[in-house]
Amino acid sequence: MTELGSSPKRKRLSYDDRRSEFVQKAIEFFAEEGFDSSTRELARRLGVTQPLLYRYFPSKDDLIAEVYETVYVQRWRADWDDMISDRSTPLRDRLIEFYTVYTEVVFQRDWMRIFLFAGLKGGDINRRYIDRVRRRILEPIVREWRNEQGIDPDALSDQEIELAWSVHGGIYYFGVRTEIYGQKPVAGLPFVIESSVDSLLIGLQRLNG
Amino acid sequence: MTELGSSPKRKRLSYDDRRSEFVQKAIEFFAEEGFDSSTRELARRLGVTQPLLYRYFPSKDDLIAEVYETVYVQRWRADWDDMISDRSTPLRDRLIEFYTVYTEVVFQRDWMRIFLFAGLKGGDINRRYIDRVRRRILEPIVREWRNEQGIDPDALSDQEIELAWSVHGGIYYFGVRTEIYGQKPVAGLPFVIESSVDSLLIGLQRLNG
DNA sequence: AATGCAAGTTATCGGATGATAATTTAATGC
DNA sequence: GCATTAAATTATCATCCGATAACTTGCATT
Repeated sequence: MTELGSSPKRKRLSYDDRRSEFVQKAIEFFAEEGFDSSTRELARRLGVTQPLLYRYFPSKDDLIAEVYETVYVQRWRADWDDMISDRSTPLRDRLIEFYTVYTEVVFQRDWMRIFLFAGLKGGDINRRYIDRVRRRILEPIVREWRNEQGIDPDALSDQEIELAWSVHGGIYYFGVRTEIYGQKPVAGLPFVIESSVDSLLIGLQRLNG
Repeated sequence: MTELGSSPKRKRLSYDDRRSEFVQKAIEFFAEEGFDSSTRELARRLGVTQPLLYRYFPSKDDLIAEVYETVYVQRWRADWDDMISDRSTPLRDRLIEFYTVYTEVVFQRDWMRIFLFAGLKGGDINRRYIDRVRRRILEPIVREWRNEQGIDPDALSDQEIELAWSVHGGIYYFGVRTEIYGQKPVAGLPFVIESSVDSLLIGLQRLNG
């Protein structure tokens, strides 16, 4: 059943179209079945033969590397930085807005599962992503708060960052519970985001009290 | 390094000793290499031949089931319930003490990695564990707080539980970052626990203000 | 010392997997 | 309409995997 039954005529796609189709389906496939799943099964779901994959990717690991690249680099939104640093609105509103759109990207089953699979596989993808979160999200947040308080934005402390990590982790774990473990949320995401943001702002205040 | 070439004399252990040795090593092995790793490699690390495993476990899945059982049932401490509910000490102290000993158990590389592998595999182990955390940890915590406030302990709300989940998740994610992703903590675990507990108590106060 | 039995090994089967080489087939340019 | 070229398939290899059966060996009992 190469062609999914209906059309016996094989489609011949251009190199680029085929390639991006492969990567896209590979994301869904590996997210659901894990990176140890076979290239044969992936090919079957694509409606093509398995050796064809090797005309587009030198090896399975190369395909996996492209999956990482596509998910984690491509889905990171450049305007997140601006949302956090836009001083025309109160910081609390900015943070609520940011985590609302951030979780729209991150709380996707494929994003989260691939992130977990990658973490267990032991490469540096997760380490690099976590570094990026700290530098592009958490440190800017703390800096914005310090600026709003009228204290030196660049004098942020380790404890302030760790506090931001706790709050960020609390929000993230909500996504893990609902998307990965299938737990029905007892209260909605908006409540979690709002109370987490408030918790962060209060915590920062207490640290600098 | 039980045999590994040097000593040609095979050790002959009793059934029970051998069995628990297999389970123990299987925990380390699967935690590090994942459940898709081969029984041959596990046997090699045990210094025995692969078919011997099948004289102790009917199938690989049965061995894996025993790994789950050993890690998640055996390592759950019965006195955790008492620690949370011991009204002879202030709730804040109780919670700090509880999360100190709880994280000593949970923040182990093998515990966390097996938990993540299991979650991605799709069984109900994680769902059951999460249910247990809610019923045996989070709900008791909120009930203790309500009792301390002189309000009906059993009238706890969804928002209170979700708040407790956020704090719990924040602490848990600290363990994931340090144990799984190898991130050096910027501030220590005691700080994270204390500020998280304070954050929870303040959050509950705000919800009932 | 001989015996019984379980602990442990050797040999092997059927199937799956990543990857390669050779072959076929559809689209494009002339 | 025909040749060219690249897309796609068929066939295949070496290896690995879970599992089973048959054989061997160490230890306790007598």
